[in-house]
Amino acid sequence: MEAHSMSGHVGLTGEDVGDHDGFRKHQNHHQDIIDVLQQIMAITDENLEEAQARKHALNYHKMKTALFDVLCEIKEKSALSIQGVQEKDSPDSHLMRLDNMLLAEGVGGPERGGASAAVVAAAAGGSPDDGTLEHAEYKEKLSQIRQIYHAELEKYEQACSEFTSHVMNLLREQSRTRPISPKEIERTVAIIHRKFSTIQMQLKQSTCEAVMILRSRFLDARRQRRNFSKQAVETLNEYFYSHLANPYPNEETKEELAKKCCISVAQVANWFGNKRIRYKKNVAKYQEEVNVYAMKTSGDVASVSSVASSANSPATPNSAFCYTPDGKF
DNA sequence: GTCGATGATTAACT
DNA sequence: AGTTAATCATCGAC
Repeated sequence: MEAHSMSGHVGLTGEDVGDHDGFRKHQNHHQDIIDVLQQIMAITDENLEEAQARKHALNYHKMKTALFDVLCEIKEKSALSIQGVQEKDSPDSHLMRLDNMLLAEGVGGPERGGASAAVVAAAAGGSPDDGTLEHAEYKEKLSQIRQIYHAELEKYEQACSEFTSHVMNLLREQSRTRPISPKEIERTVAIIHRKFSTIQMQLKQSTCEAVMILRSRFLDARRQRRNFSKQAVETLNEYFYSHLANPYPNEETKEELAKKCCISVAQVANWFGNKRIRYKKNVAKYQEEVNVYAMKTSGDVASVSSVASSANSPATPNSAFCYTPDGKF
């Protein structure tokens, strides 16, 4: 602050470089330099009060406001129009994508991540209650990431606002002695915010990556794979082998089987897809299964009554046990 | 640690 | 849209 008032003082006096002829010019320059040097030396002799007083006097000089306005106007007109520096669109949209993702993962928002994590888990797999152990671990790790993220974000925001207000105060202070329009302050603030937002973006990016890694480790459907319960497999196999001639359950049947097996319709479709192809690939290997389920559905009704009765519900008409182990679909 | 079984994913096809 | 076929990744028994 003091340094600035000093330079201002020197600049004012050093400005009266008249346009004389060439011979005198050299001498004048020389004289100027000596003057400036003397003034600089004089400054060290000045005490702070004197300097402040002079600054005060300058600030409240009756011509000051008028001159200042003119200076501002000149600057506004001559300044290289910085407003052409429109920030690029891509980082903004990129930031928005990251924000959306963090929000979706339950990291970005103010709420706890539990609910959305459950949604993610349900969408990925469908196994409703198993894997709670890993799920808990996942949630814990996610909340860890969340904590770190929010702590960092807060730190950045605080640093940003601190720095911004500092710069603004500085500029406001300086605007009393040099022409700085509020617009310029605004622009500077915008620049600061942009700089900080790139840091923020890096934070968000790395958080996203961490979440992705975590997700792939805990919630990826393939990793989370659990074998269906014995009963579920029984039900599915029963339908399959009792409809071996055409093992293609329609949507309704799939829904029913899904409900019975406590799995999703998609999982039923997966199961039938896998079963069909694997059966077809090696009929001999499944011959035993064919026999077992043929026995079950035709003979031993009592032992599998609950399963069989549900499999033979009205929506799945299996009046004919037309299993034809010829491998043709 | 290996290996077959198994559920999920994917591209290509109809 | 729904399937097939190949493939991936994990499970579970040994």
